[in-house]
Amino acid sequence: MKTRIKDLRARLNLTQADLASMVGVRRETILFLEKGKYNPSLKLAHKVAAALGSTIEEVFIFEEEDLL
Amino acid sequence: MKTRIKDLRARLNLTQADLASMVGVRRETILFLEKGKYNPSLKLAHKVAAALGSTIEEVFIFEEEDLL
DNA sequence: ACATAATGTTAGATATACAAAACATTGATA
DNA sequence: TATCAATGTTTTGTATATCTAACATTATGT
Repeated sequence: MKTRIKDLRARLNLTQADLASMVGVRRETILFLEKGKYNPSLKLAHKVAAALGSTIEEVFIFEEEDLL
Repeated sequence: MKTRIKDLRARLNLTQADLASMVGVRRETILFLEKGKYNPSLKLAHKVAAALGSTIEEVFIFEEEDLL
């Protein structure tokens, strides 16, 4: 699962820690999401997208394998 | 978290078991999702939406509290 | 009314998202 | 180059999504 979190975050001049506190998670959680290291819960995905002024479908990039 | 799974599923004449096998989860998982009993992973949400010919934002209904 | 399909419920096991904390590395800036 | 902010890594612990399986209830059709 790839994401556009890093790009969108940079565009808004937010650090990982900034975004983490906006969303109510630890900084490492944002880091792991950015690196595609795990598959977030739907609510967390929604909160991240909202904090970035965007939608889930815009922030998270689904690949073919995500359907298997 | 509310969803439109039940409606969309009925519109496509799919049983819970049908949808579950399309998505690769147990029937109970679909049941619990329909009833809002848990917060799915993003990939599962995506698979369910795709199986229903829809998008995550159309299938899952986010409420204010989902941002807290 | 009976059979069967569909839906709903419950309980225990497993995998993993996420927390927490500590430390390492990179990058910017004075 | 020394300092500090930002990012990255690792480990351990906890909460919960999901699985498995068995059974209960509610439709639906004959």
